[in-house]
Amino acid sequence: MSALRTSDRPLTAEEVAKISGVPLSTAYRNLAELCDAGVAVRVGGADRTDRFEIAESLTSHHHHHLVCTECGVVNDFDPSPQLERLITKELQSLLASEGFAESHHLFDVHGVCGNCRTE
Amino acid sequence: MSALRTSDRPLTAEEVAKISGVPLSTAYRNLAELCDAGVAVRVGGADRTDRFEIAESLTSHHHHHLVCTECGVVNDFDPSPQLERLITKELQSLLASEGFAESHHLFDVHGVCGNCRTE
DNA sequence: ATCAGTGCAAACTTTTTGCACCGCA
DNA sequence: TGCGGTGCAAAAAGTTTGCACTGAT
Repeated sequence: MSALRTSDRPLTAEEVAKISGVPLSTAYRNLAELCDAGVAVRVGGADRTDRFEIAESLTSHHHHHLVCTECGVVNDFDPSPQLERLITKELQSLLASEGFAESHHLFDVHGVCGNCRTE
Repeated sequence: MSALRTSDRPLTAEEVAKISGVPLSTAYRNLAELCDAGVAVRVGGADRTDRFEIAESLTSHHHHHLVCTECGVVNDFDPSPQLERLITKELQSLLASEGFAESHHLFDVHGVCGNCRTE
């Protein structure tokens, strides 16, 4: 948890392992438990690597993701309240028409981050 | 491509292989080339399994995804024009403030599909 | 005869698991 | 002494790649 708290973006298990100084397996094991407990969430990115961050319910900070398709890094960004309201409204009609029970939504913007663009 | 066309949702490489009657490796190889060529896209889901669908530029049908966290199936849904307009607007300010070059956005709703709920 | 594309099997990457071990109540 | 949590190494799962082969030009 302290590793996740050091970052303002989702971290890979490898990053967490390195920061915490534990082997990868322990990092995965603990992250899996944190996810089960609902205090962390697994976020998918552009590559095949899972990333983890502290659950929004703990940070009380709803946000979405900027996913770089070059380097795979995932950054957070804040949606406007207006957008969020509309999304919520839209989802309600979806639930009704599709019989789908939403647990959460991910609004991920894929593209190339400033870093990779200048390289 | 014909396999992808038979479906109204993204398919796994395994599904494509089965439908096309080719081995998995050939399916992956051809899907990778289709993605490179920009006629198909790889969409990530809840599990660690890649799914593929025909690119929106070919279907001229912009849509988003309902991802079932139980069975992993990804279904398509259409956003309202109003939501899409607001998203577009929101992204413009993002590009400016973050130096991020958007290639596309994914609005994925995670939850449990009607099928899994009734099981 | 050449060459693109195929099938098979092996390699690779990411994530998970089995098992022995260590420290602490 | 019993137990949770750790580290290591091996197993799974998904994806990619090397290589020999086939079929069409």
